[in-house]
Amino acid sequence: MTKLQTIIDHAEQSCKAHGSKLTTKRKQVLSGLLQSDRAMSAYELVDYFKEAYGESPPPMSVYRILSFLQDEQLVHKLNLANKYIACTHITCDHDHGVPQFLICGDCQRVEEITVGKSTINTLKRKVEEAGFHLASPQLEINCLCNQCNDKAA
Amino acid sequence: MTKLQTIIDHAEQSCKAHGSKLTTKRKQVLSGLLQSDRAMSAYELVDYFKEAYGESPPPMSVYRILSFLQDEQLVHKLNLANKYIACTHITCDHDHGVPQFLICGDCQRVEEITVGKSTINTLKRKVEEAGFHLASPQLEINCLCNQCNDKAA
DNA sequence: CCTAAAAATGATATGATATATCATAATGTG
DNA sequence: CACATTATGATATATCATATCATTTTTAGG
Repeated sequence: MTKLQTIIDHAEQSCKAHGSKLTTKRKQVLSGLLQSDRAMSAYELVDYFKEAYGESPPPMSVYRILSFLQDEQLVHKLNLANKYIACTHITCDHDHGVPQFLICGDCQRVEEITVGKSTINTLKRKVEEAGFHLASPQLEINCLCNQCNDKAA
Repeated sequence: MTKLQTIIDHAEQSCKAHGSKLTTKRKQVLSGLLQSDRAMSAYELVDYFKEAYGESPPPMSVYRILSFLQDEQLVHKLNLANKYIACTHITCDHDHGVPQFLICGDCQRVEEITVGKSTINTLKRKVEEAGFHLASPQLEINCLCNQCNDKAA
């Protein structure tokens, strides 16, 4: 069984545990994101569908499926890029801290880093003091990757 | 002279120092953002124009002006909300650390907090290690304000 | 001053992202 | 099987943004 299949199976079990179903279409969208090395827009996923399965679902369906996958915490939306990625924690089981996303503002490449809990807690405390709640400790950080940075110089 | 006028004058001097001009239209857009208590979209600024001055510039003009104001560091785009705010540092001269934006994902209200340099430096170091450069230490943090949080509960 | 270049703005078209709404198909349950 | 629920399709439209060319305004040089 491929690694991809293992992840999909795992995701399916997770859905079942929540009383929801990972349908074929939903698996296909999740697969697309898992196989991609970068974040994808909803419309890129429509194109992926056409290439991979020879059918073009209406964008609305893809948005609905993405929304479902986000509810199931299988997919994360990168608001800075208006793109979507498979949640990394579904690819490995051990706890590895809270991921932060570095998004290159130029080429849109996404990297993940993990920063210490103390840093996140400091941030969180400040946020609470201001009368807000962190929606997610997964920060999206607007960056330039070294490659694009060098090109700009 | 009103506080608003003082800020506009200050901004105008700042532009002059860079060899650029804060034209009437640009002043009007900046005023709109300064007078607003929340972030505004480009199209909201078009509406503001109609209300305040009885004319509707094409959205393209507003985008161009926003782009100019961003280059002059007078305006900041909140990518999380696809909206624009006047840079706070133009309203006061003293150094007050690096601002972070808390954006309520529900009502879109924006608050600013300042976190310590050490926290930011930790983050920055992690980012460099991953081969990226922080485009701006002004994080946009996806939150819920207490009001919306209570409503959801 | 007048004119040519440069800068700013207007006008139009279109692309990209996203949601609302109603219709149809698939699935589960008594 | 019949009905309710869930999932997906189809269509229209809202929202955010940029490309491109035309026109107006400003600025310098003669």
